[in-house]
Amino acid sequence: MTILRSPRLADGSARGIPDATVARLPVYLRALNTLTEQGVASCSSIELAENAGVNPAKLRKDLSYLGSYGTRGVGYDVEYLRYQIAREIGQTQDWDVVIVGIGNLGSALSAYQGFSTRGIRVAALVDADPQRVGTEVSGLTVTSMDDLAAVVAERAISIGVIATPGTAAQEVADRLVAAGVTSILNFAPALVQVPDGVDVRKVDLSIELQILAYHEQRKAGIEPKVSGI
Amino acid sequence: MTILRSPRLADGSARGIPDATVARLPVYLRALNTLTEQGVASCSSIELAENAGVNPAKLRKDLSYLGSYGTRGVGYDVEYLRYQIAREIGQTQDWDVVIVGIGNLGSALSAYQGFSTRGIRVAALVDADPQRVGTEVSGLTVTSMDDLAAVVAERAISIGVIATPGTAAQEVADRLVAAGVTSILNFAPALVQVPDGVDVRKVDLSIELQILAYHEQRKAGIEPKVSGI
DNA sequence: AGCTGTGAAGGCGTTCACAGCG
DNA sequence: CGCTGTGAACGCCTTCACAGCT
Repeated sequence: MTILRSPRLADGSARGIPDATVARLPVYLRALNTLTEQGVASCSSIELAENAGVNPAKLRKDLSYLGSYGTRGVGYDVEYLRYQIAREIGQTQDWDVVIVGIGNLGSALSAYQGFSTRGIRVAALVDADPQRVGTEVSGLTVTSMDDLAAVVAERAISIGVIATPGTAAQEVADRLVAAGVTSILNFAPALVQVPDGVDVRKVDLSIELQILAYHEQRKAGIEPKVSGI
Repeated sequence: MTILRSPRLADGSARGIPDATVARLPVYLRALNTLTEQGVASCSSIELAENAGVNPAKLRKDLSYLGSYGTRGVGYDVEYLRYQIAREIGQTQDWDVVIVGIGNLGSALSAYQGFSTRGIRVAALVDADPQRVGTEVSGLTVTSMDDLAAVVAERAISIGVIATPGTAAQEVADRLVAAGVTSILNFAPALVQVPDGVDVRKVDLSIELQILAYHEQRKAGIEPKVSGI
């Protein structure tokens, strides 16, 4: 969302990867890790695509935005490709994130096992409720909202996660941005407005289920044939 | 994902709404609820689009797939439009869902406040761990994996949520499908294979943060100007 | 011979701009 | 006159099909 365009610059360097491709690179990374665990050292685009759940042509096109890391007639070296993708998406370093709103969801996120192996480190937990401040969650002490800016500055955090109720989301987003955060993952069921230069991604748990419910309704409604005539 | 194509049939009935539109209908519903709370009875596509965070033209095109529920020169009746969208996405009834995997994330989901007002009812909690079976979480007693089929049948559940570790995801998906579930929301960091006719949506917490990290890296790399001469 | 990397084609989704109606 | 509803243009993404290496 936002961000420049231009897949492939004149000088040939692969800057400006399409959004759709960026969203799949972590999937490929996971598939490569799976192959490594299985002791596979080399694979074709077909094998890798199967593991990632995508079309092989799409996989090759995606990888072509990064460069030519395969060998024609052979395939891809699993470890080499894994490193190249990891480098491209910035996973050679760990990214510190701050979670704001340590209710059920915030607590679950702070304990989520999947982050550490994906270059994400939950570095700070923040909550507005004085009752929660000072308590320990997943080995971290919950900090007050008043100390948000200090925490963000101290640990040079650039990514914030909003796990508050919807009503607090905009206020939290404003304070995150004021503190210097430039990327936000928003779990709150509310739209947040941010200045240019700040990225927001939204995960809405209800909406995902509502979309499934729509398809369920359609499946159920095929025999009745209500429409027509 | 999957599902037929064909926005607008020959007989004029608005069957076959594009996926992209379906994904936004719940957003519009939420925006309409917000307007109702503010005492707004009627609104233009511009106002509603602002509340939903989309382009007004896109909003009107989306709504046009449902029918003509606005008044030219005036706008939309908030309550009327709300009802029409709710009916279209099947939110006039409540949908029972079963959550499998009652760890931190599953527990958080079972307690999530946002579901009930969006036509989603968490009807059953299932876990494979004998230690967890029988315990009470968010007012529900955790059921054994062995009783999954019985629970699904008894409550006529068609939507399942996977909140297990990645290693268990495929096994859980298989058993959900065998039990009669035809829509799955998968939070596990793993690809699950399902037969035709079953819908799967995937929410990957790590991947969302990895995408943000990629953009952060790019922002950070703008001054250094590594590429180009 | 085999598989990658990629131009070209096709399909969706978004946005524009205005006809049509209240 | 104003705002909806929508054909048409545009652009992004996907998929095909094959040229190009190994």
